[in-house]
Amino acid sequence: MNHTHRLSSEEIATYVKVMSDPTRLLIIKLVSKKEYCVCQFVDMFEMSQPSISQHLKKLKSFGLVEETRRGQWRFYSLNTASDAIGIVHAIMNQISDQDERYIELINKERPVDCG
Amino acid sequence: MNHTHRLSSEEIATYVKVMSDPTRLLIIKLVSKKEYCVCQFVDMFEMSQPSISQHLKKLKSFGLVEETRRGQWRFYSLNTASDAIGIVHAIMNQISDQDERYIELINKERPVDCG
DNA sequence: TTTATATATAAGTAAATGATTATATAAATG
DNA sequence: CATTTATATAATCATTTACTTATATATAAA
Repeated sequence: MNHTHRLSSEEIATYVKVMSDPTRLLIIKLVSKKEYCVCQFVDMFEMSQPSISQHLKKLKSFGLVEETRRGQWRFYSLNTASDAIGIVHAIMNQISDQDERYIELINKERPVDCG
Repeated sequence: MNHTHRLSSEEIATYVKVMSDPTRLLIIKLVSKKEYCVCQFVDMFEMSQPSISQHLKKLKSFGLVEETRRGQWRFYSLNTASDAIGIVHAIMNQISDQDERYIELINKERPVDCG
């Protein structure tokens, strides 16, 4: 049982749009491997904290990522139960683990205690 | 030889964005089966001719579709030689041939001589 | 309980998007 | 050549997007 219902083309367009931003696309690639907290994304993407938060909010509101709070941090991970998991994987499969930008991000990864 | 080079995540985001509009998404689905002229799209989507033309222009400018002129018509088809053909297929595979909206479009298809 | 840290939210803004209407172009037809 | 038909392009506009700065909230630490 792969899925309960296929998404409509309209729904697919919506999810594709959510993933059409380069930052969100790479956030999804990252969380598909492991969880990250907001401050780690801020470090890796070298973007403002509100900007990262807003991208995460969008991803979460469309059900693509999950949030778990631990201490003062909020960790984000891929929602593998999402209706959109099929498209997510279809698109993620297009991004190589050797992608230059992705490698750059990984190299900038710092421990959770961002201080 | 599947492809000469993998696309960067930035390029993938760009192509994903081009396909993130519901009209363009279905145009690609349609041309992946056979060629259509502009007036057929106008009929099927019940959209204005300039709007359709602009969507086609965008798809063509990103190399996703090809244009061939025959008589007074311009036919559009999938550019199977596109760098983006991998993502295109990955996303198209998510859209069922039984998709409601897609079937609707097919049912509204009229012969090329639109007059 | 004050202060620092992590994150979210609000408000504002410039740029991009997708439509519309009007007009231009180019081929076919009379 | 004048007219029709098919399509493209230009100009305009409302909406959405992704950022910024400023502020709020919530947890942890001192």
